Amino acid sequence: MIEPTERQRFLLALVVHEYARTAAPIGSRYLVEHYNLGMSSATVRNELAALTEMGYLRQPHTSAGRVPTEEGYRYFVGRLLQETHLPETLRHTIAHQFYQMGNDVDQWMRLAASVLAHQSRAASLVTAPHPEKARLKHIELISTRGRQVLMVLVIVGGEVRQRLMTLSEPVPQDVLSAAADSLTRQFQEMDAEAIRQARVELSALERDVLDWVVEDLERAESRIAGEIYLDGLTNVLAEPEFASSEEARRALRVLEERSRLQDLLARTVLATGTVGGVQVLIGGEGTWDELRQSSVLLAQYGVPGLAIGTLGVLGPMRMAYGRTISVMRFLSGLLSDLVAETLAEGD
Amino acid sequence: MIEPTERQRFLLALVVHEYARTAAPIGSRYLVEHYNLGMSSATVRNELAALTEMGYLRQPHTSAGRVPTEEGYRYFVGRLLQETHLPETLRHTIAHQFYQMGNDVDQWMRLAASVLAHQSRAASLVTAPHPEKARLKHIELISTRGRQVLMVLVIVGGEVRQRLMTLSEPVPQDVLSAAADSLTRQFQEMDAEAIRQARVELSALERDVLDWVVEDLERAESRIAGEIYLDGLTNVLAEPEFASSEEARRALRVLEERSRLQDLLARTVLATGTVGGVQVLIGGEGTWDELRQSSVLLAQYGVPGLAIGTLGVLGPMRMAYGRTISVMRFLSGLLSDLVAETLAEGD
DNA sequence: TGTTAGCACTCTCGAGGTGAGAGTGCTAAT
DNA sequence: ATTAGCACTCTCACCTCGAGAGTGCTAACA
Repeated sequence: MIEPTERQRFLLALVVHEYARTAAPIGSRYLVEHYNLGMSSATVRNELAALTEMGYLRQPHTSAGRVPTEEGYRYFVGRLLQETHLPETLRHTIAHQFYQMGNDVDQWMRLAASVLAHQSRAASLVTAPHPEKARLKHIELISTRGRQVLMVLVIVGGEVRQRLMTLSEPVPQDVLSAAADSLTRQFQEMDAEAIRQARVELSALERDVLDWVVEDLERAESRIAGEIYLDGLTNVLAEPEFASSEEARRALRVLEERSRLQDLLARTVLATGTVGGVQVLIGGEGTWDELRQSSVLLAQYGVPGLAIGTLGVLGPMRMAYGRTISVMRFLSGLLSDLVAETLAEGD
Repeated sequence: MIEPTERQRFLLALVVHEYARTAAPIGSRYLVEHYNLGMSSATVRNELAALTEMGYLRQPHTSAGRVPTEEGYRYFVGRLLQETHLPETLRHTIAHQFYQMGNDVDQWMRLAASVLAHQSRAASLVTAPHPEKARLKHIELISTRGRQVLMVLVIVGGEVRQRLMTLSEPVPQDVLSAAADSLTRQFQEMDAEAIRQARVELSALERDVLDWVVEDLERAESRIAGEIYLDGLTNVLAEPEFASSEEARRALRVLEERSRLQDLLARTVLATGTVGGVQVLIGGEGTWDELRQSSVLLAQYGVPGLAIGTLGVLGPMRMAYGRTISVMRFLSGLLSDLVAETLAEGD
């Protein structure tokens, strides 16, 4: 792909920016009238024609203004984008809200999704911090009624899993507690595999419980993300490109259907275009047909090796990349700090 | 409001049914041609005119067919609706899926939302079973790092709440366990109020923990519902009345915004129109402007006094009420059984 | 008295036509 | 290399208009 000249890059950025604002094709005259370009519309026309030739812009029809192509956006995001600086007051307000919230992960996630949706004016997604390797922290067994036992499993990193199991016969609470204690002591800090290999003398009850524990740990590991929080879905419905509702439907289905979401999240690691830790998928990148009109930004947060989560934004392809990326980086940092402080204090 | 004749009722039901199917105004000729009515279109015309006069039908414009009014729907739902019988095989399949899922409440909720969305072809909502009165079942304290302690609180009924707290100084795990045990023994089966009144000799640590426990129990009680599961949001985008996307936006916002949702759920008890335990809110009932074009069905499930949850469906006003209500009643029964079996076995 | 055939009337909806306006590419002059 | 000027193209909003659907009314009929 041919490299545009300095002036062409400038104009490309201008078109991207204006198109994001107005959602209408941008013409040469419009640019000259709204910016002090120091050149005439004819010159701009020539440059726009060149950019169109190169594949960065296109015309919806012969006599319309220009609109960025996917390639145009990629070039813009990869080379031209300059980070928007978030006002200090905004950073402050947001951080304050998080710290005011105490130590409730659930609330953090909800807040993060909300902030992200508002600031980007698009649909947002946040996954709860999730351990890469699930190591046992604590087992608790609580007799509920009859043969039913509630098993509470705490994983290193703070995730709590619960499960109701039915034993073959009733077991008194003190026996359950003793079993839980014993298992906790023996297998603390171990992951599923280690537990499975470390064969130790166990009672029938303990063996049963341990099977459940291993299964649960494995399940925790196999999940690609923790709980998923969505917000701002209706934001994308407000965008003109999704007015047809059919396009909106396709795009939002990606967020609603678990399997497709997993698919998308899996992509977080295999970067296509990365800007300061934020991955930018433009127009579905040829893989996701439902996202032909949309862009998805993904970023990770957390402490590698301990627990990581994902931030995501889904919006129209003409979204405000600069601002959104800034917000995502800021939030990612903030959440990483929170995770670090909460889970690793005293390490 | 004037009472329609038998024949008028029949025709009203027909119009409601056909309009739900086709989403297009229903004319007299159409009815005569598609049903063996034993009367001519002129007669039907007269009757439709009468129903229009009474306020049960309306014409979008002078020369269009008839469409049910809100009043028409209310009359239909309240007096004319006959329950659709769900095929035995379908009931079986659904029940089977639930029982196959083991004892995982999270999965049940997800499945319930999914089934409800699919069967009603609308947006569905399910809240997790939630105790009316939060009574303590079990406390567990787990030292994580340094002064951080994870408190796991089990509420009678099976709900588990977790919370991270920071102590003023590090406390070894065995002391924490002892405190948790002691507190569990002393306050088991008591609710927040009882605990607050039952002043007992406590250590400083125990007192701190107990404060958190009380607060958490109160928080659990004050919430009007457990965790909320949504599904099928994109279903409503497919309906022609929401093609404009603006209407869709308004309606879906009700589900997205927590406060409005609470508002709506609070209505579950104060029935407006009830059909076999399913409440039907048509066109926002004058209270929710965003739902002017929509209907919302709500039903409760669970074991009163132990734990209850809510099922909900949001769809276009012309939704298939018969089928949706049947599905909701079936699901409500199923979930109630599951809750009863799971939480109250041996009672 | 209730039902029905017939008919004039009204209204929507889509097809087809038209003109203003926007934006272009090209050419020739600077 | 830049720019003014201009012919050209295409969309879009706005018409008109006729087909079609559905109505309400009237008069005949059982």
